[in-house]
Amino acid sequence: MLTKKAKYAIKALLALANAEPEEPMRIADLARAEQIPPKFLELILLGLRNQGILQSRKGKGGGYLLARDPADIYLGQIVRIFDGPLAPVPCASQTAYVQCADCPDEAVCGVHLAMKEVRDATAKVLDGTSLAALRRKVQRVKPLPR
Amino acid sequence: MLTKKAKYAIKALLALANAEPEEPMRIADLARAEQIPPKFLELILLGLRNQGILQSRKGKGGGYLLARDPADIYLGQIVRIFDGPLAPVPCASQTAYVQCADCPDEAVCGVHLAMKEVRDATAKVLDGTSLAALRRKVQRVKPLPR
DNA sequence: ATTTACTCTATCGGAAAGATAGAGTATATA
DNA sequence: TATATACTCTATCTTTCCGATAGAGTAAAT
Repeated sequence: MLTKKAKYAIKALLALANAEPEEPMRIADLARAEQIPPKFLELILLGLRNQGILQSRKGKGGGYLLARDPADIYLGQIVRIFDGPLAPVPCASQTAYVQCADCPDEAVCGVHLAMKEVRDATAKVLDGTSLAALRRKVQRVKPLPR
Repeated sequence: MLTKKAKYAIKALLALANAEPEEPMRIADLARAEQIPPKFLELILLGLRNQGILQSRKGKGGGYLLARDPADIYLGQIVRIFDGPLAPVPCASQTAYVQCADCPDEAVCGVHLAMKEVRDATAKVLDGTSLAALRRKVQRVKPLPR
């Protein structure tokens, strides 16, 4: 299950990717636009900032903005920040591998074999989808009104 | 994350698929063989029985055995029994779809679009892998000693 | 009758999720 | 420089779920 944190993070980032670059958005505005509890969003944006995905400006005219190009921000990174590794079991994780305490040989473990495939399939999607790519997909369905 | 229940279930079913068909295995033996807390395994096997995946026999000589051919038992079904839908978000689930309260139009929701891809990729693996197929994969790595 | 082994419900501790509160700090600008 | 603005950070709270255990009950074999 994707946590609300990760879900909200993606929605917020997508909104920022759609907004004017260089124009900071305030937490309150973003929260209203995306239907996210403001204080909760605050926490999420802070996390993204501390991971170098967002920049922030304090004081009047301040707010949050993307720290880099939307084409260089991948969903895999976002999800990992809030929900941890993509793999269903630690022994199948590429980025946070942990051996199973009980497993004598994972080459022969059915769970390991199957879950490695799941993690690879998931990673292929999430590490292959940038914010820019996702935005394009949305816009393909709903062209901007004019 | 795969819960321990689902993980233990897969391990237990794999053990049963490797055992003599028609020969029931006792909870205690299965628990010892697969390193699973016996009372916890009891709960899991009961669940599998109530879902029609296992058969049970009471009394002396009793135990659990597969209710159908390992080629007709898919990992997707097992995981869903214990962990619920495969989709990371309810609105992306095929088997347990629930609309998001806040989402006015999921065709235009980036989270929905991306997570549908994840769910499809996951389902392709898990609903495409039977117990029999998984057993073959394991045996391909570790041929039976003789 | 007795042993064996599954059946079922209740319960418990701990961890994590989702969310809120409030004091603190930096910045712009009047 | 005073003040309003808006992010920063830590603490806390409630609820839910996970992992596990306990124990009384039931069915089958011998």
